[in-house]
Amino acid sequence: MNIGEVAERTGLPPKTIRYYEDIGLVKPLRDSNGYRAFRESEMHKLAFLGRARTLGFSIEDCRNLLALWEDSNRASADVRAIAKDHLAQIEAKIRDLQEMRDTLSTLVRDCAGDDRPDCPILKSLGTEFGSERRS
Amino acid sequence: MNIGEVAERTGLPPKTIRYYEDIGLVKPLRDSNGYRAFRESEMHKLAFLGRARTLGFSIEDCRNLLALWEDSNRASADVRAIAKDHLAQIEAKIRDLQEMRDTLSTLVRDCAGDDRPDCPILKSLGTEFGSERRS
DNA sequence: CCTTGACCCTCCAGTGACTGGAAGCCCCAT
DNA sequence: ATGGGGCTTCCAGTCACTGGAGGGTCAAGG
Repeated sequence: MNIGEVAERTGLPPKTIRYYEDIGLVKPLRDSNGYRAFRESEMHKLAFLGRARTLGFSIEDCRNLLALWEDSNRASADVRAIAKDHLAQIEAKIRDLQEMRDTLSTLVRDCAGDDRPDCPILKSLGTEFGSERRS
Repeated sequence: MNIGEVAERTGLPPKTIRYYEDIGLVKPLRDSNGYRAFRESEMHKLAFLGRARTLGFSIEDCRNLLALWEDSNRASADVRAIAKDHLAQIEAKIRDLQEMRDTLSTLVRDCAGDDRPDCPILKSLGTEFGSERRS
């Protein structure tokens, strides 16, 4: 299977697949003409990686998850630990963004948005934020 | 004012302040010894930038907001447009993360997390996701 | 006067995960 | 043989810093 077909079947761009080879996530064989020759198993690995990435796992997490996936003697606790950790990070990020959203949406709501210069958004950015700052 | 004091008063690391000078966001004077000499106004600009960044505005957004802040003839509509745009991006990001969180938390909930290899998380990553995929 | 330590300077490289582009083979159909 | 698409490698750029090397400057204490 050439890279183009793998790209189509996994939904990953060829560039990304080459990059994943560069960093050692997959090791496709080569045809005599130098083209990468992917086996089915490699295709499945790449699809696995694509799905793990859409769940926001880092490449290093993906590497570890892939190793566990391939290890029939794994303990599900190891997988779960990675996922739980990542989940906590996602939740933290969501909270951060929600804070930004709340502040911003208030400011946007209060801004007239006309041709006058008076603007609560700039006013707020130009002075201390009203409440406490997180350390 | 030396960079250290500015750093302390704005909460921005010295490295970041130097970087902001590099990319032309501030233009401090120099003492005869080569040290940056910040005026109050520069300090305020940097504080403004720090606050805009904590709201997640990109550097380019910050550059534009700063220009509007300095322009007493601005139209608040211009500020509002930038903020609204950014708000929409934040909201999109939140939705993405919430989707990840929902999928992940289900998987984590369903995974025993013991020493056996059976694991719904890996099972899910190894096969198509259950429902539709967004284009 | 000398040393010590805290500051400050510049420049270079690395982060994460790609992405774009140039320059150049390879293969197949016309 | 020519044209177009697919494949290859390598280099550079993205974003917003951050770390570190290697060195100058300043104020205080001995």
